[in-house]
Amino acid sequence: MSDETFYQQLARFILNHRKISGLSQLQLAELAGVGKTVIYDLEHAKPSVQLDTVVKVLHALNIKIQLHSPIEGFDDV
Amino acid sequence: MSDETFYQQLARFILNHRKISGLSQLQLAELAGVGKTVIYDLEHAKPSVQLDTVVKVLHALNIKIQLHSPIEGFDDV
DNA sequence: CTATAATTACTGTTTAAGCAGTAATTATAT
DNA sequence: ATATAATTACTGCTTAAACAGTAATTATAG
Repeated sequence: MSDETFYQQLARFILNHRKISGLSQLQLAELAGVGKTVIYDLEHAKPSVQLDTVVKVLHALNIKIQLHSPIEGFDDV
Repeated sequence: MSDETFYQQLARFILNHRKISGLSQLQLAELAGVGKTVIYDLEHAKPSVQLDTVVKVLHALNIKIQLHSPIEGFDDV
């Protein structure tokens, strides 16, 4: 059980997958079509990054986002 | 199978859960600690909303976000 | 070791997101 | 039906995020 924030989890996730993919921050930025500063910001757990930017970066790394409803059987609705 | 964007899915998700919770846009905004305009924007699939704002709103509705790695067994690392 | 290349970290400027205020719409009551 | 309340939709202003450029750091080579 961890007390790290979602942003810290996201930061680690992106950093790890970027490294595994053998990409530099700049390469990932270009691949995702965003500025390189944002990659740095994301990997440093900056909370105030725009959703579409995050989505682009995650898409470039082939990471999927999923929402989980508190209501039974609502996730796919 | 759906061709709706992630933003449209998110929009529906938030709208549905807000309605089920019996909250107005304003009430949800206050509960989440964000401006009411953002609730409107989110429910209209605006992509350029800040991540922390989305996270606050989802948290207020008790919706969980999960990341899925393309690499086996990497999700919890 | 020093030099060079590559990558990451930082900064100032421009642009657009978030907010409060207001208008429009919808619901509820009488 | 009209009036009132409640909710949603829209707008302009202020502030901060995204970007390009630059500095600092780290890696690689000779």
